[in-house]
Amino acid sequence: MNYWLMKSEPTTFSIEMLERSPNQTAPWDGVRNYQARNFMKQMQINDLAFFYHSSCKVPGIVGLMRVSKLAYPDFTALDPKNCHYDPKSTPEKPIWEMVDVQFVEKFSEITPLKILQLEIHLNDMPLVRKGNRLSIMPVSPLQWQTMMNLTERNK
DNA sequence: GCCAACGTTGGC
DNA sequence: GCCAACGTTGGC
Repeated sequence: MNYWLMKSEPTTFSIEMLERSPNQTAPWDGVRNYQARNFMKQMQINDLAFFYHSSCKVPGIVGLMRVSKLAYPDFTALDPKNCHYDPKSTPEKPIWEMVDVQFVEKFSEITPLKILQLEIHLNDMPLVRKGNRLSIMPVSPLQWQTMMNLTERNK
């Protein structure tokens, strides 16, 4: 099993919205970055991922989700009316993919980026590097445990 | 709202 | 294939 971290702007899609979704499951659509897409293609069913809120007052980790469907074409890229529409992507040759994720847990408190930045074991994560824009990234078992310990401390 | 960082685009 | 211009991300 693999671990991941996935960013979303909470005004666009928050962990609360995921929790309220039918079957607490939703597609992770709208990714338009090749590196992030390639990570989604590597995901396996039941892989766990941190849900990260970005571009908000306190950015940080807010909960857990699991991968419930393997990568498949992102329909928002094929819909001209969608804001993520990409004319280069066609039903025959879709460029962009997404996975489905299912809500697992919302932490009692956010674990802020500021706290994550202090952890030496997380120094190598793109997440804590200045100017980082990668929205989906792998998390090593050590990094996962380090971050989980921080969320435990919040309880 | 600002701006640094970085990915993408397109002219050459 | 280079690289300048542009657009977007995302912390602050």
